[in-house]
Amino acid sequence: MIQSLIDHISKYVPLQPGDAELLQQHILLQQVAKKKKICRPGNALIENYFVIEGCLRLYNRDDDNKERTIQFAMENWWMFNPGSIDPDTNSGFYIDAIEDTRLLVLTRESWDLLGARLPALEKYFRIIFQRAYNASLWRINNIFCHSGTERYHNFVRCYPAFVQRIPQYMLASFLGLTPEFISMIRAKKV
Amino acid sequence: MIQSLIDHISKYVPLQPGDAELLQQHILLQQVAKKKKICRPGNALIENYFVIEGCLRLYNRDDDNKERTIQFAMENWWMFNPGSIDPDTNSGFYIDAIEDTRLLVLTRESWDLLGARLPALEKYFRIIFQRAYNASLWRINNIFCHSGTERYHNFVRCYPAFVQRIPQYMLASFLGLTPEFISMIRAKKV
DNA sequence: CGAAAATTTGACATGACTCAACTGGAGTGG
DNA sequence: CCACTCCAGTTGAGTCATGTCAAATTTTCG
Repeated sequence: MIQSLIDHISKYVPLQPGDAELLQQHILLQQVAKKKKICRPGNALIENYFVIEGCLRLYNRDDDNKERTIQFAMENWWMFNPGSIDPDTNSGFYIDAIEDTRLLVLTRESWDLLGARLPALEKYFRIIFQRAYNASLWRINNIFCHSGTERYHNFVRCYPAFVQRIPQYMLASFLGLTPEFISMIRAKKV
Repeated sequence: MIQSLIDHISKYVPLQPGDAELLQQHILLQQVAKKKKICRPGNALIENYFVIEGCLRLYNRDDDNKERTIQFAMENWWMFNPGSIDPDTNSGFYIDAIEDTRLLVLTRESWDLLGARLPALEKYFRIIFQRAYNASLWRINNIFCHSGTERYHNFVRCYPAFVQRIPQYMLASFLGLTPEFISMIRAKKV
């Protein structure tokens, strides 16, 4: 239901009557099965996703071809694909579904169109990106100020519900650790 | 000169005649001497800074009271203060000048006022924050995919000019390393 | 010129990784 | 519905990248 998104937007900016319909016309509901990828590096098309139900993850692969999870998105979170650093290379990220997921798709074209017709939406996304940026600065701070063991315990304390839903090995790479090491932490040997 | 900012904005969104004057009325030019702090944790007032000339850094202190540099801003970069996670605590960041710096100050009030009168500005900041957020995701990716030695060499390769301007110990904490270790890398012992 | 700050050097310590083997559970096909 | 496979998680031994601490040296700046 697009209503979750309308509610989310309304928390940050006022919407006019008719805006909801406009949004509805340009945003697609999509169903993604667990483990299915919805985009991969080099994808020319940049889309953004709003999770209605389920869970997405953003990741890529290091030199050793191991997956590195960069971000999760659960219900009522946006997942933005940062795309490539260098448009010429095939650099970029994968996004896949950790669970069966229902999401809203905002394509680049719809984005441009909606932004032009609905100035409040620019403000909404300005706020969303500002918060996301702030959060990522805090996250970087957290990475450098705390040991792996501390980061794991903090995560468990702050997001106990997530820990249930996310496989250990994904959480490990999200925290910059190995699955083996998390295993050790949980066994209280650290 | 506010002209640098006007030029920067114009790269992303079209400005109307008169907009420049409006901006000028609500944005302050400020001079900050090297090593002077312009804000610190718990500062109620949130301002944002556009660097005309010089260099700013955003940092805070870890449990051991050591400085951890989170971000730099050079000419034509915005420095945004992420503020506190929890408004009740005194958590938050310091910003100071690495060099004598001339900057433009955009206060919270001016921001609100300008955003309302100048919709193009919301779009401009949406784009700026989006890019900043994307960059920070790449940075997190970089932290986890590469060793400290690699991160140092990459930084030197990508931003040789910055390395001249930034003291080693600040670069060290920006890269999540100790000054001693960078010293060792430079001595080619690693 | 002198004091304080930044950088370097080296000895030593350790958090987290690697690799390999083992265990358990979930999905799948016959 | 069982047996098999495969993937996730665990355990342990050994290793290494990077940190810590302390002292020496160089640079900065009043």
